[in-house]
Amino acid sequence: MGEVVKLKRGDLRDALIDYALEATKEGHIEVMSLRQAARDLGVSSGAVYRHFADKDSLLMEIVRIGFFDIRERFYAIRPEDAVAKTKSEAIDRCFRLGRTYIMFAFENNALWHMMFGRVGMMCREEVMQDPELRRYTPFDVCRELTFDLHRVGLLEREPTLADVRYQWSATHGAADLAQSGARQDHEQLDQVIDDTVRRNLLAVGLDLDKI
Amino acid sequence: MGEVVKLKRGDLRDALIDYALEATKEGHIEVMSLRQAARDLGVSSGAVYRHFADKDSLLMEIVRIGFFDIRERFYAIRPEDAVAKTKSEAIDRCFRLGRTYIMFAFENNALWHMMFGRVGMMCREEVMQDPELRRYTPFDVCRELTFDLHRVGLLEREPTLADVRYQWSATHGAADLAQSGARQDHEQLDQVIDDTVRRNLLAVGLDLDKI
DNA sequence: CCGAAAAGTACACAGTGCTTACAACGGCGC
DNA sequence: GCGCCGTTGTAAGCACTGTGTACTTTTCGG
Repeated sequence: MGEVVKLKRGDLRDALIDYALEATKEGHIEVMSLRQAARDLGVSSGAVYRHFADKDSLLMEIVRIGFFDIRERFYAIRPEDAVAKTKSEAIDRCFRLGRTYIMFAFENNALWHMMFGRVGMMCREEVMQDPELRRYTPFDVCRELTFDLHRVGLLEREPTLADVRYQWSATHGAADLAQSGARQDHEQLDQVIDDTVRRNLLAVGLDLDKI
Repeated sequence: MGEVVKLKRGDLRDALIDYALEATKEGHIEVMSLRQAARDLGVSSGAVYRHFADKDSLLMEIVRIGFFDIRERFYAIRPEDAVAKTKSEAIDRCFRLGRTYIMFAFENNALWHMMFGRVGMMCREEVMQDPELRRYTPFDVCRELTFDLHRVGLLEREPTLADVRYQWSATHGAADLAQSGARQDHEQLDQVIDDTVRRNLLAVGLDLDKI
C-alpha cells in the first residue's frame, strides 16, 4: 500500500482512523495493533496516544462511524415523518430496509461485530450516548415503517411493539447468519433477503400473496 | 476462590479446562491469559503447553464442549427418528427448542459468542469437523421438527428448506439480542421467547390461533 | 530398582498497550 | 523578525502477553 507518503504534522488522527477503517474492511480489526499502525504510518508508537487515550478509544471511533453510517442508510429509506404515500411504497421500503441491514452485515463483517457483538458492548453503550444517534434510530425507522403499513391500509390492526421487535429480531438473525457462517454467494443471499422480509411481514399479519 | 488446593501432577489439563469454563461463565473469556491461569493454578506458565498447543487450542476445547452441550439439549427435545406423536407434542417441542436456544445464549453469553461469533470462526469450523457433531446437528433437529409439523398434520404442504432456514435464522436473532443488548429480566424474556416461536410458526404457515 | 516417558520449571524472545520525560514544530502577540 | 508556548511527535522504559527451548522432577512399567 502507498503508506510511504510521509504524513504532515497534525494529520495523524485522521490517518489512524483511516487505517483502522481499512483494517476493519479487510477483517483483521481484532488483531490490529497500535504499534504496527504507528509503524505503518511512519510515526512513533507514542504519538498515537496524543490523539486517542487508548486503543479502545480508537475502536470506539470506528464503531461511532459505523453507527452513523447505518443510520444514514436507514434514514435515506424512511426519513423522519415521511410516511409512505402508497401501499407499494410502504412494502418497497420494507424490502429496502431488510436488504440494507443484512447487506451491511454481509459487507462490513468485522465492523458489524464491533457494533453488535459482545466485544464492542461497552463501546456501543458509550457511543449510543450521542443524542444525535438516539433521536431517530434504526429501530425507530423499523417501527415507523411497520406503522406505515397500517397507515397505508395494509394492516388492519394497529401494530404493537412486539410486532416491531420481532421484525427487528428476525432481520438481525438473518444479518448475523449472512455474515458469520454460510459463505453464500450474492444470488443466494438475495433470495434469503427477499424470503426473510416476506416472512417477517407474514409474521405481523401481512400476507403478500393475498394482495 | 479456593484455588489454593495444590493440584496433583497430571490434573493440569482438566484444571485448565475448568478454569476457562469458569472464565467463560463470568464473561471475561476474551481477556483470559494463559500465564494468569497458570499462576492461579499454581503452576509454571510453560506447563500449559504440555497440554494445549496454544491458547486457541484451549479455547477450541471450550467451544467443543459448548457444542456438545447444546447438541445434547437439542437431542433431548427431539431425538433422532423420534417423530412427534401428537399435534400438541409437535408444537410443544417447537417451543422447547426455541426456549432452549435463546436461553442458552442468554445464560452462556461469552461461550455463545465463541461458538457463533466472528472471533471463534476458525474454532467453529475446526470443531465442526468432528463426525459426531455433524451427524444430527441442532439445525437438523430444527428441520425435523418442522417436518414433524407436516407429518402430524399441522402443516398442509410439505415444508421447504427455506422454512427451516427462516425459523433457524429468526430464532438465532432473538437469541443474539436476548444476550447482547437488552438486559431484560426473565419475565420479559419469557414473553419474547413465546412470541418469537409463535411468529416463527406463523411465518411457515401455522397459525396457532386457528387450531 | 532403574530408566524412559510424561509433566512441570526456568528462562528467554518478541510483541503488545501504555507512561513519562524530552525535542521540535508552528502560530501568536509584540 | 522574534521569542514564547501549546501542540505534536520521539525515545526509552514498564509490565504484560504468547510461545519456544533446555532443563529437572516425577511416575510407572519391565
